[in-house]
Amino acid sequence: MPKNCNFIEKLREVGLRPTKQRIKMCEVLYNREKTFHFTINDLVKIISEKMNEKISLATVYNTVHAFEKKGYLKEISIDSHKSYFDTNTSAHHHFFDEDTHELIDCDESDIDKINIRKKITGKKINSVEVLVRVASDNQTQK
Amino acid sequence: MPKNCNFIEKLREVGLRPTKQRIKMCEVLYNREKTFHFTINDLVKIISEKMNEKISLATVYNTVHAFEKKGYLKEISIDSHKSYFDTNTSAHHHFFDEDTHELIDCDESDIDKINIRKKITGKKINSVEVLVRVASDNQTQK
DNA sequence: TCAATAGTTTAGAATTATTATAATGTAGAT
DNA sequence: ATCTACATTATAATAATTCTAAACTATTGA
Repeated sequence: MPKNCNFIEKLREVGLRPTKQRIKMCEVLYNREKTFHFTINDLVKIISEKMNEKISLATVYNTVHAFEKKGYLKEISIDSHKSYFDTNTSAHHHFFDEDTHELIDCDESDIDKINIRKKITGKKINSVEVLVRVASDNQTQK
Repeated sequence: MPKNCNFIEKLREVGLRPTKQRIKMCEVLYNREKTFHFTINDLVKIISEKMNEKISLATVYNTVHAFEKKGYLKEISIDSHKSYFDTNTSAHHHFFDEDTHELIDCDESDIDKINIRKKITGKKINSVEVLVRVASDNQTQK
């Protein structure tokens, strides 16, 4: 979803009623310079602490899943204990910082095109994603 | 861990006491032709149904994590709702069948070497892993 | 051989993330 | 303004995992 767009119209377009909770969540998620990576817990904290809004936990879950279904959010699997979501819904790769638990998008140019030689009969490839895990290299330095 | 190896010695080597629960779990996990991908739930079912053994759920969790810590199992993140483990602990890529929820190892030769151009200052790359999601392509066929 | 002890197993309680429920509220159409 | 279908909410339920503390057992060394 583009930054500063008319969220009310955008929501209506895909058949989601523009409630005040959904509009507020759009602002939190999409009025940003960079793409945003978050867990539900992060989001709930931002809404309640930074925005000083009260949106029920169930609504946050419902809305995140509704946005995901409509293609406005993408789920990223990194850690089996938490669900990460990404406002960048295009096919792209990630760096995951194991120290800070932060996700970083890769640009198209950061990783060469992946060539998959293996074919599985009767199956088509839905996505190819690379996860690069990084951590501080202090240990190896003097 | 090699197939049909002396699990008792192997466990002692890394400082894990060879209890009957751990030896039984070694047999289930490592006495196989191919590498084994499983969730804790899968494993508990195999132990109780196929092996007709009773190992406490807490012990299965403890032991899987002990084996992981000692480098005999590797956790794979695919689905944020479940933890998958892999008896192949080397760096390698996976196919994930979204219909059957089955994981398939990629051979070295299945995917070209991945070239990462991006550098993150102060961080070293710990791993680079590719996940190829596949699903039935019935939809696109006549 | 046998007791001491440190590590292990266990059932069940606790915790955490997520989803379901059912009552109340609200957007959009008439 | 009223109706109706969809949304929101607090709370209960569920599922995966971890914690707890008591009972058990492999190892050590007398």
